[in-house]
Order: sequence, then structure tokens, then C-alpha cells
Amino acid sequence: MPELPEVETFKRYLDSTSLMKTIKKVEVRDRRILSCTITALKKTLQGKTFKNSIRHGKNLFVDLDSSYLMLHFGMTGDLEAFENKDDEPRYSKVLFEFTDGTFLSYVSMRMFGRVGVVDDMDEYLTEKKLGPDALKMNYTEFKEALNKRSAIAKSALLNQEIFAGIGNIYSDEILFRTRIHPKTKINLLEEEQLKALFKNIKDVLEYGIEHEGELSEYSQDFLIPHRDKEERCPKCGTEIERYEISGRHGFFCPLCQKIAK
DNA sequence: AGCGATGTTCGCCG
DNA sequence: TCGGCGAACATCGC
Repeated sequence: MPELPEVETFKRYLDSTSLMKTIKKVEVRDRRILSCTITALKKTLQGKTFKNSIRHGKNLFVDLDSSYLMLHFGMTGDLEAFENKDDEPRYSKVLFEFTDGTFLSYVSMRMFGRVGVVDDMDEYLTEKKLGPDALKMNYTEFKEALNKRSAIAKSALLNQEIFAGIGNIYSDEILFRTRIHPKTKINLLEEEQLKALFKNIKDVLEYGIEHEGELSEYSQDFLIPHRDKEERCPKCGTEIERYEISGRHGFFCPLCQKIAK
């Protein structure tokens, strides 16, 4: 379930369960999940300590002092800490064993996530062309990121090169809150709308983090609990519509969210 | 039994 | 160059 709020939740989970622990052994259950060689992963991690973790967008970096373990969770990634090796979860792809006898699994049902090592975090972000983190950016950076962009709002929010961390579900929520139609061209938004958009990006992502990405527990005032056919807009009661943009489907309220022209 | 899915990437085309 | 489209990737649950 990984958009920015979920990845931030994973970060906090990793921090509370595994920080300052030293890696005794790494076991790879399916090497297709790796973005580096199995040898490089083991060689880099063995004997290193999880000093700190840094989240940028949907990427989680674990500081090993001279390099980083990079975790991307794809569509189904998760982390699970446990104390007995017998408890290794289903779909565990990479198992980290610490010297204190505890474990951490990178879990993913599918093969869309990635685990690897990177020497230089900034270099990695540049290489992947990732924009500023959606939660950490300030208004100036937000405006700068959108500068000269003409994409429709939905695509812009999903584009990790503009800013990093927003995915399909939260982008719909942000647009709903800001009352922007997903197909509104981003460069047609007025200053007031941009300010509201910026604020709602923060508010929605922060709300998500506070609720640890538990979508089922979100307030009924949100669009998120109404992402379904025959659901009604929590603000005006109009039937929610389904739409599709480049193969991604989403939901919006046709009355609340009008196209700016 | 087929379809859809919280992500990323790439080639094609306007 | 930018941006939209659609497919590919992988695999399970509904």
C-alpha cells in the first residue's frame, strides 16, 4: 500500500524496530526484486549498522554510514519485524538478520518493488529525476517544480519528477479537496488555487501519516471512502464518477470539481 | 476464470 | 521538448 504516507509509516516502523542494529546476515528469497547484484547487497550490508533512515517520496534509504540500503515498495511492498526465524512472513523477498537475533523482512506479494544499495543518495535522486519530496517542499519549491509545466493536474500530481510521493489514491483526494477537475491543465490554475493545492497536498499526506495509511479508517468527509461506483460525494451528494487517464483510473465529483478554462 | 491493482518505465505519436 | 497513451512487468484476491 505504498504512497508517501505508507512509506513514511514504514520508515517509522523501521526506525522503531531496527535502528542501530547491526546486520549479521542477508538472505534473498527472490533476486528479481534486487536492483543490484546479490553479491553487492550482501557485501555492502554485512556487518553494517542501520544508522538512520531517510524517506524521499516513495523511496526509503537506510543509512549504513558509507552507503545506503534503498527500499522501494512498488504496489504491494511492506516491512515486517519479528523475533523467531520461523515467523518469516509469506512473500518475504529479502530477510535481514541482526546480530541481536531479531529479523526484518522486506515483503512484497508482487515483484514491482526494488531493494538495492546506493553509494550517493543525491546522485540516485538525480538519476531517477525525482522532484522535491511532496511533504518537505516549501511553497517556493512547489511553484518552481510546476514552472513551465502544462500537464493536466492528475498527471502532474502523479509525476514523480515534479514532486515525489503522491500516488493514485492520494492524488484523487488532493484534487477533490481543492475542487480541481483531474483534467484541468495545471498552468491554468490561479494563484489562490495553487496555494490551496499546496496546502491540501500537505494536509492530505499528513492526515494519511497520522492514520498510518489505514484507508479504511479515513473520515467519511474524504473522497477516499467513496472510491466506488454509486458512491455519493460527501460534500454535495452528487454521484461520484470514475475516470481514466493513461490507464490509471480514479474518482472525482463532477459537481465539486470543475475544469478551469 | 477474468479483471483489476496504492508503481515505474518505455516507445510511439501529436 | 513536453505530455498523453498504452503496454509491459508480476501475481494474487475478488
